[in-house]
Amino acid sequence: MVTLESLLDNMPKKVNIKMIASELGVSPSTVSKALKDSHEISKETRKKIKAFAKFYNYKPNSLALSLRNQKTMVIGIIIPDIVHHFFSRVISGIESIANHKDYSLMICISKDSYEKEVQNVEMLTNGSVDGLLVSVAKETLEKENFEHFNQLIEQEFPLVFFDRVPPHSQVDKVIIDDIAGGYNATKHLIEKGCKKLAILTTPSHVTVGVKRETGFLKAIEEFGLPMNASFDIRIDEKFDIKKQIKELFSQNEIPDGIFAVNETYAAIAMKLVQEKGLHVPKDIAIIGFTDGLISKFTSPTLTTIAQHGQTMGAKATDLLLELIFQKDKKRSPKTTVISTNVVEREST
Amino acid sequence: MVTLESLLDNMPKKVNIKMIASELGVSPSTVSKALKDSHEISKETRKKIKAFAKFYNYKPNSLALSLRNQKTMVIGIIIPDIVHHFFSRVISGIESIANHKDYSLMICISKDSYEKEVQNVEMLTNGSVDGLLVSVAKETLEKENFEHFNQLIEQEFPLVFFDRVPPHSQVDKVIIDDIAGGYNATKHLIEKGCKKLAILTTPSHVTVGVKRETGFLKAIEEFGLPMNASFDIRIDEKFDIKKQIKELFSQNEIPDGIFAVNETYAAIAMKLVQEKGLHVPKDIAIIGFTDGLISKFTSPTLTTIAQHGQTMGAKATDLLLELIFQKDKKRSPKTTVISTNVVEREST
DNA sequence: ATGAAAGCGCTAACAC
DNA sequence: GTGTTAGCGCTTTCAT
Repeated sequence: MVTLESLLDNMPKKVNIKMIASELGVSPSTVSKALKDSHEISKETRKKIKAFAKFYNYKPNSLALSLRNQKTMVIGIIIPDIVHHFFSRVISGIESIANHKDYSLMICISKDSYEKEVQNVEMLTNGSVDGLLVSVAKETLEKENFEHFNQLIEQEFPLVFFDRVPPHSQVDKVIIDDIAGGYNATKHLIEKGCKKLAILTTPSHVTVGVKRETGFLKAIEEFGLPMNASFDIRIDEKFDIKKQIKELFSQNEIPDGIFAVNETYAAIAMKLVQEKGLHVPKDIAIIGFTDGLISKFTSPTLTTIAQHGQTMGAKATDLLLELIFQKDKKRSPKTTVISTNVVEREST
Repeated sequence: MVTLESLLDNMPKKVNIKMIASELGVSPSTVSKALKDSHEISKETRKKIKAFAKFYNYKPNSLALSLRNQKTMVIGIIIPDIVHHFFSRVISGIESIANHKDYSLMICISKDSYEKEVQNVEMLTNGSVDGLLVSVAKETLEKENFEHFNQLIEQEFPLVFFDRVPPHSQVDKVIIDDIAGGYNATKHLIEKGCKKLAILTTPSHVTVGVKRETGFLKAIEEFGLPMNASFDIRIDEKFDIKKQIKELFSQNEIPDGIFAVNETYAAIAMKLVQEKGLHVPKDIAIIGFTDGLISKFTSPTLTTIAQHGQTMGAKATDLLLELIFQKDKKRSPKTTVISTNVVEREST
């Protein structure tokens, strides 16, 4: 009689159902059924097969399963960048939900390049994933070319955008309430007594920057404050950020409150204010938009608008799984809005 | 005659070779060959098939390809955490190399849990990836149970560890020269005139903490400085970090130089020193071990040991691809060491 | 120049 | 209770 141990040497690195079957003198289907505890198979055979499988550390090949079931249990993610606290929080949120539902993550990085994004989309939608979560590349937003996504939507491929989304509404997406965030940030500064407000924002093709500015302007107007055009700095990250922010302080009049649409701009502005010998928040108050780490460690610590990246990732995944689950059912695109809140620290 | 356009409506969402074949009245193998420009197929047929495929946006199913070729072109990654600047830099390094060689990334997060890590390993090695990059979970390091990895190594599954690696040497790995880093950090403090050095480190099961401390002690000894046992703080992140660091200043004698084995500890220590009314670096100099963002934005900015996470990711991937490429060849485990360097800022 | 058949690993409907 | 067969989408050897 052949003992399990005596076989060890003959077995190759990775066993599959066929090998188990031939080794045990049964058919592959018997093995397959036995391994899923099918009552079609006798208790004895089941026991024997399972023991054997366990001993040889059999694990079903997921590729074969995916192909057969037309389901990969993988979610694809395309993000502009991963070395970015906000995005890593989003991924963490995605992972927590996905993992809970036995989904794995396939992550691609577009580096904000249109071409890479197109490649990523093609790669991921060739059968490797069941659905796609995307934060659109800056270059794509600039070009306004969303053809690669439209194709997916036509094919009814499960697709959810988050944070940086295409401007048209007919897609599923999860966004931050950037307008309200900008508004609240500005209101906070005004309530702290600021009268001459400046904004550090992004070029106009970056949707989130524009929206935050919209909220900013809304608050300015509502509270009847003047808007100084030279206090509106649009930073182009292709050039030196510090230099661009510096222009704010090279004028006759300087602001007494600064709203930065992200954490980095806020932190740099703070350094510059201090270098000028001015005090934060006494001379100039600063508030940033962020989900980062820096804010807690600047001196003074930075008041910010919390973005809740983790929540965004979780909600986007919930939505995507819904799409995957009811793939055939007709439904209309859904937008989930994540609200923000002011986290008051020392800079205001 | 059937025009391409007239077919559009009848074609389902996603076309495959079989559909193209039947639609064009040829065999699947002809289509397959034509699409790869095989000279076996006549120029005309090739042209026709390619045009058709392009029109219907045919893309080969990667699952089927992987199954057939026994090659997924995917690299699996298991990391303890993603919301961590160092790890996201490592991933970025991995991605840059992987992408260049047409590999995709499947990322799992162990959350420093042994059980999750085991699950991740099982999931990823069931055929979904060609190789694995792993930074080991804290809990696994504590338990010292590496059975799940040993199995892979026995099966000669391509596997490379990075940063947090198993203590035994018989594995491929990429590590930071933590001892030298700790030594250089300490030497830097000493050169700046510090005489009473303290260290903020991790519990003893975290390898990197231990190694950095080894370097620290080596420098202390070499320069003939005294080591005060109460200046050796081992922080357990299960409890309040701030409180633990505070103990350093609640004694009769306080240090004049602090070496923190990571950025967060350094930044918190700096805040505490300042809260005590002391000056950094005049009263107490501080140096941190890191690859983070915080250092640039503290006041004063923080002198650190740069870890080069990106480089680590890139080197690990190079090594892994080597393993994948020469899978059968016998070779002995290789260790790559990434050197660090002091980035001097204002805190020392 | 084209097609049939087998097989990558697995499962499920359908024999027996 | 067990086995045969077909098929998920693709490629490749071997006919024709």
